[in-house]
Amino acid sequence: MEIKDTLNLPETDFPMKASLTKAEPKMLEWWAKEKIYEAIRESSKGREKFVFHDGPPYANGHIHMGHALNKVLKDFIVKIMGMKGYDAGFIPGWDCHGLPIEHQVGKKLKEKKMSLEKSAIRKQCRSYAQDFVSIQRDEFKRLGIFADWDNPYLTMDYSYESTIVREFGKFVEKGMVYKGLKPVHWCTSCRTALAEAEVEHADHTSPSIYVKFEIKSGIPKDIGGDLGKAYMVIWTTTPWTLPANLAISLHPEFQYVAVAINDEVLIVAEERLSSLILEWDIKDHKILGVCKGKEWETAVCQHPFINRDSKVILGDHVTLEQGTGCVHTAPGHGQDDYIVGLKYGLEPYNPVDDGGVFRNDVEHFAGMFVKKANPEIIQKLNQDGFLVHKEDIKHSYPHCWRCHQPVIFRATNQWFISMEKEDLRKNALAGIERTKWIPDWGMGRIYSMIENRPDWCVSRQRAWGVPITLCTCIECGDVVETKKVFELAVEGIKKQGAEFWFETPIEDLISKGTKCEKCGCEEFKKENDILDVWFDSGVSHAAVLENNASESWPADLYLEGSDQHRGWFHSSLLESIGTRGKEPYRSVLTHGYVVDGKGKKMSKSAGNVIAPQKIIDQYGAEILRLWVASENYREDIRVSNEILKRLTESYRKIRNTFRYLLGNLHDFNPEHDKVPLNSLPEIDRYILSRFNLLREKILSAFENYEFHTFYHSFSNFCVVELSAFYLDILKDRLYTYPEKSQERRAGQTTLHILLMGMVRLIAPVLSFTAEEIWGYLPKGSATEKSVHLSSFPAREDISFDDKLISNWELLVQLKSEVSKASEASRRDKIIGHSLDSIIKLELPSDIKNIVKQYHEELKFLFIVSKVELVDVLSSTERVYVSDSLPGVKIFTERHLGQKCERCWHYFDVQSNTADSNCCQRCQDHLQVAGERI
RNA sequence: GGGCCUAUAGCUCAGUUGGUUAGAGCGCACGCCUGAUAAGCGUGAGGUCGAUAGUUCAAAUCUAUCUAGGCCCA
Repeated sequence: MEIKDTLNLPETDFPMKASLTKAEPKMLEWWAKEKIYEAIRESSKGREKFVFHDGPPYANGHIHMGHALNKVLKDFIVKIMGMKGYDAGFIPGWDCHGLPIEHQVGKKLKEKKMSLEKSAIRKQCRSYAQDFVSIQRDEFKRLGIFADWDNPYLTMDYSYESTIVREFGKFVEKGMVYKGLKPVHWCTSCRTALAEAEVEHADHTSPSIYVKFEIKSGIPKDIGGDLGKAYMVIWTTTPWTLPANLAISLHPEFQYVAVAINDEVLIVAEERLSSLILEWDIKDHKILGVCKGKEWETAVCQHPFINRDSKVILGDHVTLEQGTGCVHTAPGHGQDDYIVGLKYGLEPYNPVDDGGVFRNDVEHFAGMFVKKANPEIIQKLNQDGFLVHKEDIKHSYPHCWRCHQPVIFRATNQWFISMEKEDLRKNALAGIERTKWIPDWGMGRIYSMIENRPDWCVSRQRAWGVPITLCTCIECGDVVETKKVFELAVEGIKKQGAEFWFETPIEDLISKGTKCEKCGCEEFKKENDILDVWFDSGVSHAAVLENNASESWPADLYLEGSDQHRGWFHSSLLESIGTRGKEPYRSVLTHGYVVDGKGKKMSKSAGNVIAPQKIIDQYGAEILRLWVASENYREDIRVSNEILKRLTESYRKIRNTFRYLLGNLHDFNPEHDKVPLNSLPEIDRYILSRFNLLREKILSAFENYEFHTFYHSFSNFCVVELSAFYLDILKDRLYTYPEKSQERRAGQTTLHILLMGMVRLIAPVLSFTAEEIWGYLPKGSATEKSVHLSSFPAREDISFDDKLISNWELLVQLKSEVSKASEASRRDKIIGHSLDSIIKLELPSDIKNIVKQYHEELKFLFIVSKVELVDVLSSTERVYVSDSLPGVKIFTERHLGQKCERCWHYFDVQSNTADSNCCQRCQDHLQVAGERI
């Protein structure tokens, strides 16, 4: 028999190597087979609810790191709340309607040179979305996220579509919906509105002209003297929009000069003057005066070829990069113009029809196609003397994705939800103030968005979506029988989906003999537009929280990326305030964006994209989860191979710590072998007091959703408190004391408490590993079959008062000083292993008074063979003088006795009575164990 | 161009109401051990706290400007 065989060394089948990429799929199968998510839901029935509401990702494409980050964070929180004792479910959702999918389907059809009826397109879109729901669901499951994957909510479910219509009906009923004009991208050859995503930018040559508008009145006094006849000069590259000019915008803070050129007085921004003079090739000019843009606010100009005023207005959209600083403003033909027009009550006047032709009432250019009108307009301006300068410029201009023709911007009829009716804006702002925003700057961000946003344009001229179920008079456009129509639509769509609306003839929707209340007309048409997809997802609180018995309204938490302040948080808030007068969430948590190792955003073109699948394949989902936990997600978070490599190393350390705990508990049965806590040695109770602190820190980090605090404190605990301190010291007791001795059982009791506590603390984050560990627990440790069915550990009630804590903090510090002192001897080859040494300590009296109580334990604490407390160290060169503990001096020398071949401590040869290579302690232990060498 | 946010060792993070020499873990270097072994232990080196200017007896911390980056708009 070897002496080694008399030791109680660790034994475990728990593998050191995780092989995550292989082990995780098996674990997923086991979770599915055992229905663990369902079991958690079942066991938490009747408890207080924590309502988390999942925001729906778009069902298009594979998941990227942003999705992974988002869903993993949600998984952490749902698991944490469950283990804290709440009834916390996770109903995942997908956003299914909308342009990107319709766009993809359109592309496919185009490749096959097919064009289909709208209903057939919708069918294809539905199947396309369904495919990606399945794909993304599998990808999310692979990350170890526990959710009701078999019963998600899809915005294209018939019942969901019906909810959308019902909710929109509430806005209509309250009179909050109106029809208005708004400029949109418009393709004159396809005769359709285009969404931003359908617009491609390409080079285009346009005329660049400067036009003067005679100032009729309102020249500010500040500009100095009587200017006489003066003109404001505008610049445009779209002369055809001049017939729709209603105003000239100036920046309130810019300086504008009145300048005399060729006997004329022109008004331009001061900062633009020098470059304009070059461009116009002006020889002489004289500045007559200068004043700020805001002085001009009441001025009025005369349109150069139409008998109409053009008001001078102020706007922040005016820039000094190009033009004159006096901006031609046609609210029917431009986004900025439209917004500034709203402020000044200008109508979005659009004199151009669907085919891009000027309507009949347009002076001089009626019936002319806009592009053809460009040279005509320029010629007229020139003739009449209003053209200051003209040249051609090449610039990037929007083109139609389908026919590649240049598009125009044109005001068309759209449906809006008013921000002022029923005080929607005011109430939404109040709702924002009632909500807890994490981080708190989120409140300011969404507040200013709601405060400044225009009315909500909810209509889209597309196929794949939920119809605006209104019928309107063909004469005056007024809506008819809205209540009845909505009731029919809600019921019909619940059974047949949105297709119901498109298939049902109007006669079946409107009562016979109905007359328009406004104009008496008897002919009506069905609205063909669909709803903005933000309205779809904005009703999810109603569709999911109110329609599921397991949930309740409102949600405790929404959690999405910071872009959703404008997106889902925003639309959900307006929808809920508009229909219920109350916000749909109690708190809103946001995370940043995933960027690369240098902090740059990931993009295909930059070639810095890291896909979740790659991380899973290379490292495992567990490493991805640990990555999510390790970073402070409230800011942008970085991912790189270096970061993942570091995490893998950190994971290994955590895993090995657990492996060591398990290995030393192989012969421990908690039901029989546990030592009462108050009988544990001080060091055991000390480490448990440290664990209590860790537990509190982690639970409060979880409470505040601060997972990186969990990661750092847990990892530090494993490294510093356990591996380098407690476990290193405990080895001697675990290995060399008799198997069933009180001393060894005390150590095992401590390890068991640590194991059970630690495995449950990591379960929400390291879900795979915690479950794996759970399968290796000593018999009798737990009753739950899955760690995820257990709850967080309770605080250990150990008697360890402040005095003991400070004693042990001193001992820990002293140990660290001893290590430093030993290092010098090690470098001088006096010792190798710390057990080779004798430590002599000279201590100041206050420290000595404490330390001497522990004299017998010190050699085990320092892992040396002997510790002597001396009054004065004789002055030797190698005495170490402590910095951090003033007055402490340490001397290390080699123990010249015999090394016990069992416990490796050195002992004085004279003291060894028996004929053995073992120390007396080991001989005693062997005797107890009934073993002899 | 505007709104919001961020910047502390190679990496991930601490750093209280401004107050000693800015900390931790990992990584790295060097060494020890071979009874946690594709493990374990020890020691050490690493920072102009993004830059500049200011307030103050004192600034990583407060103010301004700038630079780099992110989100949302235009």
